Amino acid sequence: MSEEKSLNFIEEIIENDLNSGKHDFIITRFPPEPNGYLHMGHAKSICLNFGLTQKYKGYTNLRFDDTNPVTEETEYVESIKNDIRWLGFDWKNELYASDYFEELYHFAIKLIQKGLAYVDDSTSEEIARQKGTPTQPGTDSPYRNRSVEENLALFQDMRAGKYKDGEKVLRAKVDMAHTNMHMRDPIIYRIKHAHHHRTGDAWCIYPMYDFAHGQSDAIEQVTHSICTLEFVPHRALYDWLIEKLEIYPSRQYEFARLNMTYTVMSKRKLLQLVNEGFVSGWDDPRMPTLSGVRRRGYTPESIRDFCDRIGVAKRDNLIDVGLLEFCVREHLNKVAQRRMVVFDPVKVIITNYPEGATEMVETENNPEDEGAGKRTMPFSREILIEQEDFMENPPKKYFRLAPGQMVRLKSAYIIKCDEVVKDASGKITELRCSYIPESRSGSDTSGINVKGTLHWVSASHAVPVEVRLYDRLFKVEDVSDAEGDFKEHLNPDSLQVLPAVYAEPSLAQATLTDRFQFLRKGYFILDPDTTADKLVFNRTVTLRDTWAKQ
RNA sequence: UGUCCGAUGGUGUAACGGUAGCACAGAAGAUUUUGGUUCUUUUAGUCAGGGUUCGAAUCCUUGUCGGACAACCA
Repeated sequence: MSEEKSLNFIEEIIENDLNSGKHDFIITRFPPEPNGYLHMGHAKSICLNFGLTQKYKGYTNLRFDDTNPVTEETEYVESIKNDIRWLGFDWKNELYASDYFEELYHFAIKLIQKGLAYVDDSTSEEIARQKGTPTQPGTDSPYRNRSVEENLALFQDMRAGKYKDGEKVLRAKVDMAHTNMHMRDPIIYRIKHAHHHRTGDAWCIYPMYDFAHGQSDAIEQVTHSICTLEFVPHRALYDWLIEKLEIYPSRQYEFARLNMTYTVMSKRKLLQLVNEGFVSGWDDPRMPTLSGVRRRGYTPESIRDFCDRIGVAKRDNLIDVGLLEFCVREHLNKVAQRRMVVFDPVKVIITNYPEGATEMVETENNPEDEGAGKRTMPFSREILIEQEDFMENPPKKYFRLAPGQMVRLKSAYIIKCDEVVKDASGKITELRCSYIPESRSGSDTSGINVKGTLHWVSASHAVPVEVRLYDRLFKVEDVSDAEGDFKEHLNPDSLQVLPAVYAEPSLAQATLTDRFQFLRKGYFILDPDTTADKLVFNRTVTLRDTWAKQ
């Protein structure tokens, strides 16, 4: 069955290029700067770039845009590679803009020789002033008309380390009156006496983004250089440099970056959350970083599905985080092992069940997956159920436990509530119930039908575990649109820790890679904070709940 | 005030001059030993005006609204 999916605008461009014979195959690249951790926005770009070359003949390079030595570190390189692999993609070549420093230097020489670049002694303030404003043309630098020979000598001296940081820059000679600010003689090289994470102290001049990115694309013969919308104004310069340098004509295409409700997606803001202690780190499960969502329990499959569903276009968007959660649930529903865990217990005494007896009841690990098999769990006279599963004065459509009302304990027996025991303050201390012996799950001859089925654990067999429940990081849907500092909109209740809840015994064997659904509670994954004597579970996402809404 | 990009249900995204479709969210119902899953059904949309055309979401034009652009960041 070929259910043809419509193409996004980039796929259309590629199909046209392939059909017209412009290209026989395509090359894309994912170009992170190694100065931070990857987030969901990067996931969109990764899925796009790698997805394209899986769909069409070609390959994708991983290229680190490491042209600014003061912000970049090897630590980030490793985490970025790890995140991409985790997402399920593999690159053809691992490349670095810094590999091209020598070649880039010669591109600059060529530009100088063509009279299209000059060394400028102006200060950064002077250069900013020369740029003019979007509505007013700029003015020429007094150094704009230096001779080719002088520029060549000066630029060589820059490389040789004869000048201090900021003393001189190399500028492309384009047009100081251009309506596009980026064309007003952009700086293409600056002096930075700094240690580079890969080239060490070999260089003290470093190319700017605009003189590295397109050139690296050209060197790698990238056919489709895909980036986000904020680079649209750079494209004119990208093309100008390719033309003047007479290098491989890579083409840049821009798409709208991902924004999601109730979170922020900019490296700057995420950094603030980490540095100012609003979250525990880059991998805090509330963070939209890949390390965060991984720890939260989101699966790579669900993230890829999400990226597929949100599409690729050029209009600004704000994606409902609910869509991501839908994708996560959809995948986890198929793979998560079911377990029973009681968060906020009330004791149930089954008065007609023999004291001291224990029997094992069998229950399926995953009703969605026959192959997941079954397990057993102990049933006894004293059971724990959720407090919220009992109501003394229930509303009409409440079909959990209530005085005189019957429910099934999942995979065990039907019980009936006979008596509510309270302490002096009126707090319910236990529920005295009777069970129907013929209603045993799997061999029920009672003929009784109940509406409600509850999860439960045997009080004496339950193991204590910690669960961490997460809610949206921010209180407002559109954080970037909200008044004031974005941190004022942080949700104070985004993390709720329950230090000791009651888990069925089999959960003691949980490992970091297991995915669980705690019945009626949501999907959970073990957190790395787990120790030998304390299991810690993160709630990945709740189950859909059509009852709670009423 | 300039240049550029954009505008389709609540949110995303299709329709490439010829029936405005899909997903999420919402609503109703069926099934269910998870108020989960699954399955039905359903609500809701072309920014505004003018023009071209037999026919416009699509082309032209004017306007409105949103976004980007003045780092020795990427």
